[in-house]
Amino acid sequence: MARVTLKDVAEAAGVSIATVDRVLNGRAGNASRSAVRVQEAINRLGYAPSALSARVDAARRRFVFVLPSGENPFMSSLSEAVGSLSDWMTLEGAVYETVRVDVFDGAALAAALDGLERDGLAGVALVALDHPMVREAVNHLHAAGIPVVTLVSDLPGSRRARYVGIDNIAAGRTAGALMGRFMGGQGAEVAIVGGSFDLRDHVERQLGFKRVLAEEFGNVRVVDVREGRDDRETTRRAVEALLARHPDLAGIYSVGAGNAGIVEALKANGRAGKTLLIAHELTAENRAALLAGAMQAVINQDCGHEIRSAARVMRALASGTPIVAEQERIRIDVFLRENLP
Amino acid sequence: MARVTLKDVAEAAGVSIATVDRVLNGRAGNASRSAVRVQEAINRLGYAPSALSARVDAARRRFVFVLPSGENPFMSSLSEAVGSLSDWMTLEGAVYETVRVDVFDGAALAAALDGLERDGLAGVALVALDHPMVREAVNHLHAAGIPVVTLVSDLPGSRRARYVGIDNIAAGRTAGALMGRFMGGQGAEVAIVGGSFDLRDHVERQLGFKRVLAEEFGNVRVVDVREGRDDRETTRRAVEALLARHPDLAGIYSVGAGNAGIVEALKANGRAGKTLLIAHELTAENRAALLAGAMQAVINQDCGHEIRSAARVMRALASGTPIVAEQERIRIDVFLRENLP
DNA sequence: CTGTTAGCGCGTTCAT
DNA sequence: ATGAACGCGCTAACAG
Repeated sequence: MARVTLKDVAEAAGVSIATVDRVLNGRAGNASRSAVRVQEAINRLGYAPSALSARVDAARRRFVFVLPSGENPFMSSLSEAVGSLSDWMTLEGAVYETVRVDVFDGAALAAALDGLERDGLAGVALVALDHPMVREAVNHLHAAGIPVVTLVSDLPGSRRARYVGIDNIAAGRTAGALMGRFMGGQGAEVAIVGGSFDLRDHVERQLGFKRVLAEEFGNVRVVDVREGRDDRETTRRAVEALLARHPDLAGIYSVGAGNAGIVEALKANGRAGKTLLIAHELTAENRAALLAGAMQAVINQDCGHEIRSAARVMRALASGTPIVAEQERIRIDVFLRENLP
Repeated sequence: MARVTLKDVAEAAGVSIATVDRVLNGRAGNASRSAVRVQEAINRLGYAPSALSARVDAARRRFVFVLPSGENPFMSSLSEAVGSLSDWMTLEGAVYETVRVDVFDGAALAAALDGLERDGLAGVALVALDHPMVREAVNHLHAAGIPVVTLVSDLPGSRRARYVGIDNIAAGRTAGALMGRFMGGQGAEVAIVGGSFDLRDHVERQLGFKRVLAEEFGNVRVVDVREGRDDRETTRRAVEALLARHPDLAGIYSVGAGNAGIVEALKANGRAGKTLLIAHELTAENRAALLAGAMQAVINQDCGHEIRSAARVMRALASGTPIVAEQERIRIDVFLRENLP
């Protein structure tokens, strides 16, 4: 029952602990003769190294998350999730920090990245804005040997080591498939409301949505596309205008934030629950809309998973450990009123 | 940068390490005077105990998963997930074992529970069969001070410490809501195919499904309910019979396993993709059916999450650590062809 | 090439 | 009530 320790193996192999250690970790200077006997002893006793004890004095490494400031509830959730990393933290001997920067300001974001305290810095994760200065700042970090991970929104063409987030085209396709099915084979007119089509993820979602409708639900047509700047009031007005043109619109796919505005407009026009609404992210406002019957489905990416995945990936990159790609894929969750967590 | 250690706190407080340790863990025999100074030092330095170092010599504890044998792919996945616990294993100083027992045999399951090697046994998780002997065996373990966790299927009325799995009524409601929406407001006739309605989870799912239809989709009616014994061939015949009576059935909700049989029957009758099919568990066969367009949605419970959750819960129960209920809730996943992971 | 020694941070005696 | 000392399993540095 008692653990098999290095010492046990050493005794069994008739060598010293240090020798076993060298064989185990493939360090320099092992005689092939004793290496064999050690291996044999390891197999026989079923020795499993305790990663735990190995790190009693692990160096404390810093990992930084750079997230958008502002009141976007989704981003706030991300920030909270970083805070919840604490249990791990103690186990890993690592510390995770959050820095928040203005969302749409590429220069500010770049400056924040450049200005990060370098002491002990072992990795950076950021919600990337697609901007040349940001790209350069990321490349600087990379050049300094600090791995960078993009979160939620990718930055292709940069030296970022990895992207942690959902496949936004697939997310759009999922929304499209739901919308199509919800029409039950009948012809219908739907609209898309996005935050800003300068944002990479919004564009991709819209693309996936349209594509799946074209492929599989030919009689469901996208008749209008509007921008709401991810803002409640702007979005509300956009939807008011939309409903004025298409009074009995069958569905709306909301790509970005500001969904409270959509719900308001639907209610004001007596269309809540009639015009089907599918949106992204399980925020408090979307949850309320689902429960009230004003929204029928939410496509979600789990903040907690994303942050934990980013942490794992950064740790792996920092220590040269391999990454299990399969495990780090972020799921596209679908929530109806009935399976709200 | 360097970690704040017990020693640092001790120096700062002008006491010895042992004293700090006593204050920290609330052991007997602390002078209230120095206790205050220690607390003050802890706060000032921001000391966080390293759970890691505390366990360098942690006793190896055994946790056993008792899973159904047989070829049920879902159960096999569970079993595999236990195997993947190894990364943790090393970190926790715990070892996780799997025992597989015949599914529908209460006596055998009870015997397996009674016969578990007790040495170092710190917790048991089992997929419970609702049977008096099983209930008694669970109570025996409980009486012996070994916490028991039910997995996937609960055993109410027993001394099991906790249930780890999805809310099956909610899962059924989710399936029902999807089915209802997929009809697009048109009237429709659907059927339910279950494994066996002696199984608690199957009953609950069916209940949730019917209830949500009655509440929200009054014109979608359940016209038939069949049992397929979770077996492919039996299920196929059941569906053949079903289609004979209702040639243009609009939808089938499959509560249990054996879905390949349903797909076969649908294809044979030219109803694949026409009769909507919603089933449970993202097995290889269901994934294939989704991709082929013969199935439209899968309600899933994530094996990996369930096993890891059970492991966390058992560990917490064994060590008296509190359980974060929120974190241990198992989600009800919805998968369409578009968001397959 | 190999063994010995000295820690790592914490829990646990055992004296004081 | 308190502190010094040892041990946990492992790594790192130094001798041989």
